[in-house]
Amino acid sequence: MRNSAEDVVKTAIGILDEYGLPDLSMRRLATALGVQPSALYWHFESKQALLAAMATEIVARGHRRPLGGDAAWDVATLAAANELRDSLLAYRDGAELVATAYAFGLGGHEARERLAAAIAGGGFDPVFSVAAAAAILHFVFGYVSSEQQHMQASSLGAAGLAAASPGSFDIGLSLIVDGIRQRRPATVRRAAVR
Amino acid sequence: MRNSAEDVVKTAIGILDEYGLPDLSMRRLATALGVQPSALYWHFESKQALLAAMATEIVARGHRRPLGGDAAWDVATLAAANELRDSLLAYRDGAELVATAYAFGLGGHEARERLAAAIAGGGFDPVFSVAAAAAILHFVFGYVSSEQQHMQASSLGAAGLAAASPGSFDIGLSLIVDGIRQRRPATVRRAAVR
DNA sequence: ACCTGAACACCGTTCAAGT
DNA sequence: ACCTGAACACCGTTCAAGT
Repeated sequence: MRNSAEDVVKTAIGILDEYGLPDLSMRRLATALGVQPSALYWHFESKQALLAAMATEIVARGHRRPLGGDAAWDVATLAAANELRDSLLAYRDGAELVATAYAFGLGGHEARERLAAAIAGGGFDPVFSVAAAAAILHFVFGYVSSEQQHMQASSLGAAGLAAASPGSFDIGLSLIVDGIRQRRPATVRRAAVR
Repeated sequence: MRNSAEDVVKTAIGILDEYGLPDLSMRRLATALGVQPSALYWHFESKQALLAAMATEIVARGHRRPLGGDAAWDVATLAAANELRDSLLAYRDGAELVATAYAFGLGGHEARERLAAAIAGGGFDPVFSVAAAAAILHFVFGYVSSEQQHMQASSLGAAGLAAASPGSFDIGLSLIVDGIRQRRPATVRRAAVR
C-alpha cells in the first residue's frame, strides 16, 4: 500500500488524538499504515520532522479567514489568540505538540506571525509587535497545555493540578492585550479618533 | 554504595545540566550512581516522579528571600518573575523540565504561589491573582524554553528559531504587569496615595 | 533499608536490497 | 518512488531474591 507524506501526517494526527502523544511511536504509526517502521524514513528524516509537520497541519486546520481590514487591532488580536486556542484544543495533546515544535523552531510560527500582524495593525513598532505576539503565544501554549493535561487527568480520575477557574483564559489574555494598548503611539491614537 | 533519594536528585540534575533532558535516562542515571537501573525504583516510583522532584529542587534552589512587606506589589511581582526565570536558566533544559512537571500537576506550583502572593499584595481579588499569576508563569516557562532551545541550537551551529531580541523578556513581562495594574481596585488606589 | 539479576515489552534509526 | 528485512543500540519498569 503506497502512502504519501500527507497520508502519514493524517494517520499520525489520528493516533495522537486517540492515544495521546506518549503513545505515538513510529512503530505504532507504521502498523496503522500497514507498513514497516523503516518505510516512514522515506517520508520524514526523523520523528521530530514528522512532529513538526503535524504541528503545522494542526495550526493550519484551525485557521479561519482573518477579520476584514477594518477590524480594530485589539479585536483582531483577540480573535487570532482564540483561534489558536481552538486549534490546539481540537486534538488530544495538541498544545504540547505544537508548543514543543515551536520551541524547537520547527513549526507553529505561522500562528505567531498572524498574531504579530494583528498587533502591528494597531500602528505598533514591528519589533514590539513580535515581542507582544510571543508573549501571547507563550501564554496560549502554556494555558492550553495545562488545560488539556487537566482534562486527561480528570477523565482518569487522577488528582493532579486544580482546574483553572472558568474564564481565566480570557482574563490572562486580556491582561496582555490591555498592556499592549497602553503602549499605543500617541500619533496613532490621534488618527484613530478622527 | 548506598544512595538517598536526595543523592539521586542531585546526580540527576547534574546529568540534566551536562547532557540535556533527552539524554537523561534511568539507565544512564543508574550508571552514574554506580547502581542497577532497578535500584532507582526503590527511591522513586517512576521517572515522572523523579522529574517532578528535580523540578521542585530547581525552583527551590533559585528562591531568594522575598522582598520586605513594604515593597510595592508590582516590584515584588517583577522580582518573583525574574527569580523564576533565573532558576530555569541555571540548568540546561530547566524550563522544559519544570514546565512539563507543572503541566502534569507534579511540581513548580511553589513558583505560582509566590507570584500569586506578590500580586495579591496589591489588594487584588484572590481568584484574579491566581489567574494573573498563571499568565505570568506560562509566559516565563514558554519564553525561557525557547531561549534555552535557541542557546543549544546556536551552540550546535543549527538554524532553528531566530533569537528573541534582547529585552523582549522584560517587554512581555511588563505588558502583563501593566495589564494587571489597570485592574487595581479604586479603594486600594486611594489608600495607597495616602 | 537499599540493591542485584534477569527478564519483559518496547523504542528510534540505519541500510542494503527489493519492485 | 516507495517499501521490506534485518539489525543496532538503546529505553522504562517489574519482581523475586539478596544483604
